[in-house]
Amino acid sequence: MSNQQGDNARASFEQAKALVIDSIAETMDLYGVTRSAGNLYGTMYFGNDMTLDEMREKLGMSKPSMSTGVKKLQDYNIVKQTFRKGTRRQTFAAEKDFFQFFANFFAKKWLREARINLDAIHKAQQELDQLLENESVDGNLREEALLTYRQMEDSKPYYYWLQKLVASIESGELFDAIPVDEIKKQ
Amino acid sequence: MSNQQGDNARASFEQAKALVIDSIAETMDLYGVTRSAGNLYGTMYFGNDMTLDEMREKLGMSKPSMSTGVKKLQDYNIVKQTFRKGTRRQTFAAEKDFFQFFANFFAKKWLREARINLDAIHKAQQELDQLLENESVDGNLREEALLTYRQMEDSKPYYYWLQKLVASIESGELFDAIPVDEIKKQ
DNA sequence: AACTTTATTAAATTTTTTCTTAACAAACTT
DNA sequence: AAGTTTGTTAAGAAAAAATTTAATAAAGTT
Repeated sequence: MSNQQGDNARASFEQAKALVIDSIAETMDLYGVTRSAGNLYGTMYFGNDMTLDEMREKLGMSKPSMSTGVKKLQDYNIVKQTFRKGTRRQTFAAEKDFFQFFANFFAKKWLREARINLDAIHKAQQELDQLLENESVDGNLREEALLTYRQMEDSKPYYYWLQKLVASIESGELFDAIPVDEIKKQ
Repeated sequence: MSNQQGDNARASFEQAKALVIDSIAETMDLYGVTRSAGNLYGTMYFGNDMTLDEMREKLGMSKPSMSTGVKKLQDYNIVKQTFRKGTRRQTFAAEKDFFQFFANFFAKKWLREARINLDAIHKAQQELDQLLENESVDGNLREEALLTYRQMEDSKPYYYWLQKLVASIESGELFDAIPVDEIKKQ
């Protein structure tokens, strides 16, 4: 095989991967992951564990960018540091099982959502409580405050449900209820 | 009740709501919704249907901002246009049922994720097919291409599962499997 | 202990995004 | 039909975020 042909074949291979890497980055963008972090994840998805310099090389970006990018991905729980013996460079590997990706990524976000909002509701309801206990508060405002208090109260089950959902992901229960299958539904 | 006291009470009420509006905006931010769109949603969540001018007034922002903001929220399927008779102004209302919010918001994203990535995989696999059919391609590259082809193939079940998950949300099956309850688990 | 290698932090720059004002278009009123 | 009201698009300004280069720190090697 001539070099020319070999280069074409290699380029074609890289292009095929690039298509999917792009689409991964595009869809991660839907969930608030920046394009460049998504791109990094996609690149790591199709590779083995990588050092920061290998990432820099692949993506043509600076090393600090790779450092912060990989940190973000670690923060999403979808990249882990690995240990490659014989080098003192840090190496990192992407979570390649998308089900695990889903579990790690959304579990973290949903738990955070639940915690933050339940906290805020707790504080807001304390404030509203004070208001409602105060006899001299105008009847109209009382009524509004009561309705708002109830609206907050009624939203709590949603956050508890998010917590249950996360638990069911972690226990595997969700995957029993909605089993993975290979039958194309598209 | 004196005006001073009344004003304090009103301010306290508004502050209680603001706490929760902020936390809603903060958590929507986790999923790639900008703070200002999240803030708008939160504001609408605690109000009735609103016109663009009412939003502008509440948030202290320009009308074009409200127009684009509300459009984004409509795009996420979490705000709908409503009809208030007696005015020719458009009115909009937020989805107040967070379970419906969850269903609308994530279903749309997950379906989009599945479609985009399955499309890209389809195209990439065609490219890899050509490469693998070409007898003159170097053995090493063939091997790599084959592994990558399989990696893509193996990721498909995940996207089909996302589609199933969406279907189970829409059918209510998910909520049978992971029932809503009021027991605090935090 | 001085020198290398590697990763992170800081500062500055560039790019992207958001927001506002101004212009426009469309629909309704008189 | 002219004038209003309302919503959207366009252009410019402001703000925010991402990226790079340079500096620093930390760890390992000779």
